[in-house]
Amino acid sequence: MDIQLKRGMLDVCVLAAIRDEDSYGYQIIKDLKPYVELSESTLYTILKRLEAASMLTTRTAEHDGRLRKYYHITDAGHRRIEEFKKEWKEVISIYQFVTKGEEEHA
Amino acid sequence: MDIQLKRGMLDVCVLAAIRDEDSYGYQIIKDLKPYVELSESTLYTILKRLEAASMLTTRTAEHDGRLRKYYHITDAGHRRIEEFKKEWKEVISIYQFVTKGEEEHA
DNA sequence: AACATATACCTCGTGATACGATGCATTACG
DNA sequence: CGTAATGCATCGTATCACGAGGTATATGTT
Repeated sequence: MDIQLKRGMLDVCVLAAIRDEDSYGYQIIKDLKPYVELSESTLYTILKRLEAASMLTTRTAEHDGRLRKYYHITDAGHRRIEEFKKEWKEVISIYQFVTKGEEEHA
Repeated sequence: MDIQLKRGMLDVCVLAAIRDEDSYGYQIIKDLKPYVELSESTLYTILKRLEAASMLTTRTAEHDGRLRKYYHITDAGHRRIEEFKKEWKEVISIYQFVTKGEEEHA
């Protein structure tokens, strides 16, 4: 998938991945894989960005001797998802503009 | 609208704007305004990029004493639009992942 | 015991790119 | 005669996805 097209959706995808229950880096990547593939470097960049924006909080816990950093969505994070849904209407209108009348060339 | 969300759609929007008939910078901005607002600097960057990618060709013509640079879509440009439509299915699947089950928090 | 693979975290540098700021020239309007 | 609208273009900046690289532990596998 085109990198550019993913932009603007990735942040929200990560928030959606921790929406129902707290999760950690490795798990988030696995959960998102069926929808979007993203590398670890990309994910950790996004997580840090979202934390700086107060859309999630972090907590470190031990699991099988290894440390895991769990991410928890905040109210602001939920609001971000809602905002995304509102903006989606504009996205759809753009999509319709692009696709209308293109059948003749297909 | 979120800048990031526009990315990946802008190129295709510009191609769609010249799909039915050749157009020029100023006109393209006006035609796209109802769907996406983009500045002149952004548009000319995109047009140059699309020309470099052979998705459009240019032609300069005089109109009322002023020079206009007309842009004409190529076959590769049409194919780009078709590609975009295919990728859209993935976008929809991402959208559904993000929105499913969010009702409880709305 | 030695080695690979999976789990789990993180940083740095690079390239792509949207956009504001800025500049230039002509026409139209008040 | 000034101001907006038309029409083109460049440069610098900030944002951001990602590959490359680094660290460490647990679990197979030979």
